[in-house]
Amino acid sequence: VPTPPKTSVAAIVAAGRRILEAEGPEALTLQAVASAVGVRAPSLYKRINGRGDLVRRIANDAAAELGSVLAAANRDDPAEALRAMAHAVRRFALANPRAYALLFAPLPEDARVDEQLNADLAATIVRAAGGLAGSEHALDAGRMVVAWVHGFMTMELAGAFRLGGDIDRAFEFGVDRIVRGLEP
Amino acid sequence: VPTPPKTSVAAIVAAGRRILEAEGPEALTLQAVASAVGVRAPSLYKRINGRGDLVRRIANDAAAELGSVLAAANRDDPAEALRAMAHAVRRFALANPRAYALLFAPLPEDARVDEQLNADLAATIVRAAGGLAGSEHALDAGRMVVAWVHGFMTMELAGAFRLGGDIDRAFEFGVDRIVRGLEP
DNA sequence: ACCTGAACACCGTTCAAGT
DNA sequence: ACCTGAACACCGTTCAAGT
Repeated sequence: VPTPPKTSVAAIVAAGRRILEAEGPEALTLQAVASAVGVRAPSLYKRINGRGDLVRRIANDAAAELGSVLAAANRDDPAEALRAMAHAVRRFALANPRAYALLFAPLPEDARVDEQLNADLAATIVRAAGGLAGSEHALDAGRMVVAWVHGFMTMELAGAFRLGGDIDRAFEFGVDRIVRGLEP
Repeated sequence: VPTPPKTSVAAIVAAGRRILEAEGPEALTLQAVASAVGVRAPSLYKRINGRGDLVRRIANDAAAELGSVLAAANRDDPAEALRAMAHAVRRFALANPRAYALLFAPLPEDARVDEQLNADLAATIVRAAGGLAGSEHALDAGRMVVAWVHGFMTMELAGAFRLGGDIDRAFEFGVDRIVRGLEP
């Protein structure tokens, strides 16, 4: 006797992301997710391939969201585009710290962010960076910007800036000097 | 009847770090560590306060090592010092990827790197950065350098640079442009 | 003083049985 | 076709009992 589904992949991923953000990665258990969507843990295996697969899907979900945030921050002027995108990443990371931490995490293969999503995300930045530094340096320049923003956010989210000072201003300083360093 | 110890904190931490580096964080179980030092898992609790405490001690061990590596890379000329330290961090991270990933990880409180170790590590870099950018910008400049190096290494270790190109040259480019951006 | 086996709670995962 | 309880392997952790 066929039965109608009680839940869906989308509901599972949304519940997982909510739990991850609210209670941290240790609390992201299949039992917690199952209970949030109204089934028992074994039933989740009808839609996802275990915990690793769930984590990957959550990371993809966040990457897609960050992708549209970045696209919206794009500008005609390359320096303005880089500034706006840096701030957009920071805002996203502060609003979604646990999901953000998943984006470039050294996760097992089956938990990795989708290749295509990653490439799309990178392309927007590389184009702006190339506009500023010259197209022959587009890739290197894009990597420099992304590495700095990501490193800054990783450290800010981890509470690793422990020598006092104004973090907002440190970020502004960084944006200024990255742009300056990239100019030809 | 008193009995002589079969192991020590140092042996436990060393074994843990070896297992972490060789087999990854999931393989870093108390049973594996216990077996490596020749006791049973419950005996570890005589010397360490559980898994979280072990992870913290491994992170501290790596932080202390990175600290002396950085101190050895110091130079009189600030720009040369920053270049040498950036390369020293990269060499350390490539040689100790899993331990490096622990250094600024958003870990639970009890797994955090020792405050003092972190401060020592930061001070050397902040001094060199101040020498280059001017002492009024020392902290901001130090944070910019550390954020970039750490972000770059996080991404390199995670395999997040997936658009081809020469990673060594991307790192050199970054060092050059960071130094340029910091000059007054 | 240190070490151990046994036990407990809690995971992820599999699977036969139910509807 | 989907869901479930029961079971399994494997964790971290506690503790009474041994030497």
